[in-house]
Amino acid sequence: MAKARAVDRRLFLLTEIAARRLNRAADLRLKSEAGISAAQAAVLFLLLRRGERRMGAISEVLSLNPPAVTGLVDRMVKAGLVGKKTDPGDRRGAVVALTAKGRKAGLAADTILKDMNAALEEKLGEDAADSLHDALTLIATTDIET
Amino acid sequence: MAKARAVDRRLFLLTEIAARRLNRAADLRLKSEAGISAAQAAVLFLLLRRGERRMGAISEVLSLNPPAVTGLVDRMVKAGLVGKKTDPGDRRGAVVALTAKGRKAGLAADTILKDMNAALEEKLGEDAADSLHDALTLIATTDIET
DNA sequence: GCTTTTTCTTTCGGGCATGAAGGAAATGTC
DNA sequence: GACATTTCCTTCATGCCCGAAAGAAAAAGC
Repeated sequence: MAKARAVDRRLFLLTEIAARRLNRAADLRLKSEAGISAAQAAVLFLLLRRGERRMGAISEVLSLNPPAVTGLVDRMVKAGLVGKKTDPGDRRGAVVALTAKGRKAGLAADTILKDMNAALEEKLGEDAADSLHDALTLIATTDIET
Repeated sequence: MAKARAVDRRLFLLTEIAARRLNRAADLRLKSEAGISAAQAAVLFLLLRRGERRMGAISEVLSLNPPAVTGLVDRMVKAGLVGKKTDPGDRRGAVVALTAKGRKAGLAADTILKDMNAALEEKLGEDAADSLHDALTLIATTDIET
């Protein structure tokens, strides 16, 4: 049975705070051990898993607005993690692809985050981690409010 | 029984994406209907619930670094939502208190977020919302990693 | 062919957050 | 009382994200 609890607005605030803490911890380790930020790691994972992608695709998967992707990718290009070229098939589009350095950093980041994720899941417990995953997936993939 | 699932690092990324979407939706409604941002609403709620507070206390409760609180509160002072004065008992400290305008905006924001929270909980289901709340609370109140 | 509309990305201005470092007031120690 | 330490906040430089609007190329309509 569900636990008794007043209806309040804590879920919005709590998610914010939890994400901030998780991001801070991940960012710190990723920066010192892989030389990249957490935001950059997310892009690298996407490219590692699915190959080169257009700006719009990155925007959609990571739920980032287009200007955020422009800035993020620009910094990554400057850092030598990815390359960016106009799509020859549709010259409006820009295609982002991993460099050798980006691939290496992405793989290192993957190991780090797997480690942190395992620690987090252990702290939460398997059932709680699963339902957390499900709830967040739902929030991340459906419209919040009309 | 827990669902079969490979160990991956999705929890960190997912929390980030979900928080971004929630914050974006909340921010949009709060700005148009209450004239404040989501970050400002969090400060107002804290002050509404517990009365005037020092910068450090805001930093701790919201899991924000001190410089973030300085900037956030400064913008709120400029917007007339809060007042800031040095603590007479300890002149190192600065005490933040609601103005009439801040109280009004905070109450309006409370209604809005309660509404959005109810919609979110309905979408998740009561049990999932409860366990989400518990998991996030754990993350928000304990150390992530050594 | 030429104009209008749509699609994709960038520019712009600003809010929000971080780590590192600095300054002012309280406290501890002698 | 004087000095070192600690506590609390701010300043600085940077990164990340947002909404609004502009720019460029493709697609659609005529």
